This record gives sequence, structure tokens and C-alpha cells, in this order.
Amino acid sequence: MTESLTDIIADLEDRDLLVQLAGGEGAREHLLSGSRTVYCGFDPTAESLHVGSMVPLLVLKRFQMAGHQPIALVGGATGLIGDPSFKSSERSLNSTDLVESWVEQLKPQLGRFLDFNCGSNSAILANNLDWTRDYDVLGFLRDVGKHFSVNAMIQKDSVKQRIDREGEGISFTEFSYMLLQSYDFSELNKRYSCSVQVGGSDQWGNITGGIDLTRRMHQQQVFGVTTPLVTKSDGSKFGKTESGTIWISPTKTSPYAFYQFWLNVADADVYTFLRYFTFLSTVEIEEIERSDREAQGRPEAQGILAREATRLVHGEEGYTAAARISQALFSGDIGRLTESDLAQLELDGLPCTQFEALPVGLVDALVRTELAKSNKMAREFISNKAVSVNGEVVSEADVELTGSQALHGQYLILKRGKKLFHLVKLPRP
RNA sequence: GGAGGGGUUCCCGAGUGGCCAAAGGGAUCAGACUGUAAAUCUGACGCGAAAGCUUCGGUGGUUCGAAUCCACCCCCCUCCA
Repeated sequence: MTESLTDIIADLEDRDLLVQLAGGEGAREHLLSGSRTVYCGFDPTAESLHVGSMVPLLVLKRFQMAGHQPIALVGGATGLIGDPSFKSSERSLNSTDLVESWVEQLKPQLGRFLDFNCGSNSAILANNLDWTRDYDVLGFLRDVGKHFSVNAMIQKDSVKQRIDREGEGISFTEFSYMLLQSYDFSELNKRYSCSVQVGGSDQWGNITGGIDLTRRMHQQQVFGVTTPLVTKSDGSKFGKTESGTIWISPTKTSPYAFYQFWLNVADADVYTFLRYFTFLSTVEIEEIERSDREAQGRPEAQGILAREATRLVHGEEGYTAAARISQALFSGDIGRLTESDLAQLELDGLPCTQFEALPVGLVDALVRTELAKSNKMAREFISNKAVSVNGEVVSEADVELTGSQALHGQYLILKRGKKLFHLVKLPRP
């Protein structure tokens, strides 16, 4: 498999996915002259990865596609400590049980992006708890700690605000994080001859720490590649919507919601995101951009991005289901949906609530379906003409939902605002 | 252990006895305009239909009345030991 090496660095540069190379001039040459082992770590800070983690993860995949061997590392150990990099305040520690369960949930998510069965550059899944759990304190301080200068560590940008800024501080626990991540790199170098680490640009300090440590402990020159942190043109935070974080896990964010997230990406960001989040070639992406510019009206790019990203994360089936729901709900005529269309929407993961009996006041229904947080909000939405039932705007707060309105005697589609739908299911008459 | 500073509604941040459900900004939500964009404008933003009720780290207290005063406790920060 090593014979088909491509220039991964050129590819990353092309896609604006390369922020910095660490480890000196030799990095590109190193990657071009042979199949290398490349690692990227993901800390368990929740039960699922979110879209923000996709950039480095896909970069790892890009390395594999370019002929290198990827190691996806789950931070079973580092997740117990907490990375202080560019965090404005100390975080509270999660229990070991919790972190352990998150590790188990992250593993399959990481795995699905990489190929574990492709010969010499098959992916490896590792957990840094494996080599830190039984490391004794004195040994660690003597072998690893001795190589770090606190003077240098407090100069790092990543912890500067925690040290300089009035009103903030940093515990020794978090301060030690860098030692652990650095040690991971040197350990992976020893175990797997891993010579490249990929990470977001916020990981620069931790990566260079690992490069130095590996040189000191094993006399090996290793390298780092940092990827951009995804930002949005309007300055708001990437990966969050009104309903919260966009997760990879289908139980936390349905494929439909995931698809909608990408579909709603701003024009100003969409071509950048195509480069970051899809495997379409830059030539294809430029072509999309050109044709969008020439056509007036709605660009194609969001649809393509949504399709590609959803396929990557939720597979072809997830994508078709998501696209099918979107098509049904946004193409207008909700009243024309057939009974099986509606049943399919439910199966496809449109949020759905079973009601036991009718009539139910509309205000009540909005609260029960979580389309409104409180009765007060529900009333406000109704009076703003933001609520519709089966596609018909309802502006009277005291309206009751009755069985006779139900489509095919069984379903009601509630809509709040322009984009939020909820299926209400009634017992069969 | 000592000295000092601080903990306000999602976030930042005013408020230092009644006019405070608590300024201002941000975020968010809805509407108009649109392309399920962006920008802009309008409105909402503790709960309640309302009367009213519950909030300003916690618990008690002073007072006709407390986010504001007092006591104790918890947590954070800075400096000293």
C-alpha cells in the first residue's frame, strides 16, 4: 500500500487545512519519503464527538488515504485531567466511571471513519490510559517531568490567560496535562514508530511538547501538523444551533438534524466547509463555487455539503432518510403526505411524540412536544404567527387540537418558526 | 494559617436598603424581507391568563421592606507564610 503515497501536505494546503507544521523543515520530506504513522487524540469530554472534532478526524483519514497509517487515540487518561489549552477557566473533574463510559462510546465513533483492514496502513485504535494507569508517580516525575521546564510551560499561549488574567488560575492537575499528552506522543513513537501528530491549532503547545520529549527520551525527530479551528464568518460558535451542540452520535443528534445543520451553513462559510468536511476534490469544489456564482438564487453548495457530511457520518441510509424528511417538510404541501410518508417520517427520526387522547390545547401541545419551553412562550409563538398545524398557521392561543384535524386520523405535524417540526402521533381510532 | 478581592438571571457585566424580575452588551428565539442564506428592521427573552409567585453562592438574622446590612458556612482569585 506504500507505493501509492500522495503529497498529503500539498493536499492539506490546498484545502486550507494546514495551519502550521512543527518539527522543522523535514516534515514534508518525511511524509513524502515513506508511509508514516500518524496520530491524533480525542479526549472523552462527553458521550459523543461533535462536529468540531471532525476536522482533525477527517485529516487523519486523509493521511490514511494518502498512504499513511493512522492511530486514533482516545484520551482515557487525559480525559481524567482536562486540557487547559485556551480554556478560560478551570473545569471540574469528571468521575472515572463516567470518563470510562465515554471512552467506550467514543471508540466506535472514531473507528467508523478509518479503515482497519487495508494491509500495512490499517488504522490503530489506542487509549492513553494503557500506558499511564500503572505508571508510578515518582517514576513519571523523574523520567518525564524532568524534561519539562516550568519556565517554558508558563510562557505557552495556551495557558497564558490562566496565568496572567486577574480572577483566573490553573491547578497543577490541568497544568500537568501537557506532560501527559507529550508522553503519549513519545510512547506512540516507541510502540508504533509514530512520527506525526495531528491536532487543532489550539494543540500547538501540547504537540511541540511531545516533539521535544520524544527527542529527549528516544532521540527521534517527530513532527506535528495543526489544523484550523473552525470559525464562522459571523463570529458565532461553530457546531452549535438553537437546539444545542451538533453531535456525531445519531441518538444525540438525529441524522435529520445533522443534515439540516449543514444545509443551513452560511454562504460565506460553505465553500470552506466543503474543503474541510468532505472528500470532494478542490477542483470539484471550485466548480461548485463557480456555478453557484453564475446562477442567481439559492446556491447548490449547502445541499452538497449536507449530503456529503451526512453520508460520512450516518451513511447512505442516514442521508436518504434525512433528505427525505427535509424534502417532505420543506417542499410545502404537508397535507398531501400519504399515510406511509408520515409513518416513514417517524421512522426516519423526525421528532415525534405520542399523545394519548384529544382534544389537547395547542399551547399544551407545544410545551409537551418541547417546541416551546413554557406556556408563556407557546402563547407568544402563536400570537407571532410562528406556529402551524399541518401547514396551516394558527394564531389563536385557545385553539384545541382535535382528532378530526389529524392526517389519516393519526398524525399532526406541528411547526414552530421556519425550521422546527414535530410529529404528533395519536392512538389509532 | 494570615491579609485582601470576588461569587448577580445562558455568558459578560451594572446595581450596594424601597423607584429591582434587577441597567447595558452578547448569545438565543419569533416576525418582516429572503434562498430553510447574509445584512437590516421589529418584538420576545424567570414562571403565571392575571392577581401574583420564585430568583442575585448557601443557611440563618436585622428591618415595615434586602441582590444590597449582620453572622456563620461553601467556592474562586491575588499576595504573604
